Amino acid sequence: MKIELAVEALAALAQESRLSIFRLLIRAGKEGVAAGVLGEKLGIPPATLSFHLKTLTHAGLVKPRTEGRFVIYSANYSEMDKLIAYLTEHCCAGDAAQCAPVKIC
Amino acid sequence: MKIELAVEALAALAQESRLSIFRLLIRAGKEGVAAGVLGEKLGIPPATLSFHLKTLTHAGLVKPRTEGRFVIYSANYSEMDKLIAYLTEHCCAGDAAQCAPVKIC
DNA sequence: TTAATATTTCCATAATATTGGAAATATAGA
DNA sequence: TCTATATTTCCAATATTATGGAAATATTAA
Repeated sequence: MKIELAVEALAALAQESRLSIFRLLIRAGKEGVAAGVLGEKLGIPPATLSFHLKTLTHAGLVKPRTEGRFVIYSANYSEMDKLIAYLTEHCCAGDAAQCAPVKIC
Repeated sequence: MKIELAVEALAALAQESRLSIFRLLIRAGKEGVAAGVLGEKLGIPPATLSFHLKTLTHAGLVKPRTEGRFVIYSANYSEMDKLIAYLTEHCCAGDAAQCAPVKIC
């Protein structure tokens, strides 16, 4: 992963509405949630929601798919795994005694 | 972890210089690296470096300790583990088949 | 005490991000 | 086709963040 991509993903998550959206989608699983449902659950007006969803999508953290009038968003789990791996790369210079593995889910 | 703290940590990491500093400290291990060495290795001027280190410290991602004239910074591994746990909390609504654990280091 | 080194604070400039109303676009169903 | 519903784009106001030179602070060593 290139640093520019990591910074973009972290910036996408570094905002309360977007972090809430992302965590909701992480919980929701691969079936995803429609944009309107996200807006209603989180109390975000349409224009603002659309802006935030575009930011998350561009960063590769969520993926939209169209179903009729609805746009359904789901979390991109593999992209998040890559981001976490990037953050912890070469952790403790390979001294395993210093750092224990973390179970993701 | 409260969402405000997670947003602060993510915002601290969402900047190229700060992400480079953090990853360098993650690699360096618990002994840490002096501020000046960080600035020299990454080509960041003193005032800018100090600003970024303050941001990372306030977010709880790094910890400074003073040794004579030097201020030595080290990564706060446990805070990063908490952040990762927060991001992936209740991942896939508990359906373990959907998401595999990731080894951190 | 004086000089050298390490880091931080101050400050102004410049760049970037957030917000949401209103209008535009797109699909579904009557 | 006409109407209702879902989402996005446009836009301008507002807020936040990044940058680094110069000065201030702090410690060490001579």
